[in-house]
Amino acid sequence: MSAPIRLLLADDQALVRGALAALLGLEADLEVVAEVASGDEVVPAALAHRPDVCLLDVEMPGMDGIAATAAVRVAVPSTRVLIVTTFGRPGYLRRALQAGASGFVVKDTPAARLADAVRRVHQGLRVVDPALATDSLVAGESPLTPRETDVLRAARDGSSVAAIARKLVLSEGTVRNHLSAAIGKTNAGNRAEAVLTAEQLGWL
Amino acid sequence: MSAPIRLLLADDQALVRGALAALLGLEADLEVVAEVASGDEVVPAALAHRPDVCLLDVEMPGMDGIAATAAVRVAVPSTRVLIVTTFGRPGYLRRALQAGASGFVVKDTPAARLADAVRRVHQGLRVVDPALATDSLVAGESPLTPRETDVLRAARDGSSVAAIARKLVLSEGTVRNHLSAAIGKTNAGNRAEAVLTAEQLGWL
DNA sequence: ACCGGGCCATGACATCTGTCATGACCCCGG
DNA sequence: CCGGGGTCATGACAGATGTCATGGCCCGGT
Repeated sequence: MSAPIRLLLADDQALVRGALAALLGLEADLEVVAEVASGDEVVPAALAHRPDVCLLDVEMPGMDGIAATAAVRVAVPSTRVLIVTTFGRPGYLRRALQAGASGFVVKDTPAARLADAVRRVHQGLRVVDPALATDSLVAGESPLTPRETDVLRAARDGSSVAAIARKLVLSEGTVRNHLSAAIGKTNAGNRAEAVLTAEQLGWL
Repeated sequence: MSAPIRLLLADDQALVRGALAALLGLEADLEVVAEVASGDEVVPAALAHRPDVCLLDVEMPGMDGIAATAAVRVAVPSTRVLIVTTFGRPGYLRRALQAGASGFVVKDTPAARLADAVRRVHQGLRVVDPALATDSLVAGESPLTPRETDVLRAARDGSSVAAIARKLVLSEGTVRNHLSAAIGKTNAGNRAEAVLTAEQLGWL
């Protein structure tokens, strides 16, 4: 048999990270050579250990999994990336693939299939949940302009118009306009709904 | 050596569930005898397999981990419960302990410590993250009345006052009153903030 | 029997929000 | 060079939201 596939694991939850390492470590042809807890550590670790495949979570402190994917692709082009995430947000899939990920697996897929996904990615194949792929097509790319995205993002914590205006250094009227546009584009009835659906679609 | 500690695993994410099983399966004195994906399956599985310890996630479809804890305690009193969850919401801890849980572990604790936690719980000891315990004391119990909780919960999806009133069969004025009270008790400035902080404190 | 507290409702009020029309500025592509 | 689109701003308006005072109902504790 050839040399084992070398893996890098990135997930902010230590327990999940360790558990995934245990799961993958059971496979004879897989070897976890590095574990990190944040997106910022991914590139240094990849440079140091030269893994064949990186398993990255999307939600992480610091640089998120999408950004980390792009960073790894330029720093260590030989390494392939498999996104392993909790949320099957349509936007995540598209952005992950655009960033250069080879695969996208949701955390509620059967554990037995993960090792296969890793092997396929290592062989240069794409691994994508088919149901998610269709969702992604339906949802389409984010129609929000950069500024609208900023404003909506700033509205996530329940800030008032005035607070958002201060944070982004805008007039209150402008904030209201951007919000109104975002509400329209998300088919929402108000700010809170717009935030919810935009988040669900992975537009934020 | 005595017989291994028999475990039941409940987590809605198959990958995490399988990974935890792999992690715990590495320990010679631990044995995973059942895995379920929802809170509703916990009691039947516990009755069927009579595990020594149940590891339950809080966020699950159907019955949540807290309710499942209480249900297991009455159905199979000899079984002890260890809550393993993503979110260290202060309210979760208190409610879990009140429901009869013996331990409470957050998913970003080191993987190596999980097996120890299981063993301690099995011995009848309590396992609680000390930092979380103090948070729990600081946050205190939810000051929200049952009805205020209902209304705030109904407001989570960004519903308007009118929609909430319809859903709970109340007048709009009453809904506004309850919301106003909840906003006051959470020191929030508006509905969205109130929802956020109440969620963070585990009051919903 | 009385009081307090949760619950429901009403009406009134000030404020916040969402919408729309309009106009300015900048930049890019035809 | 002109047009379109994104950005920022203003002003005005209707409707939603948050607050407050008030009153009735029911229940449990004193």
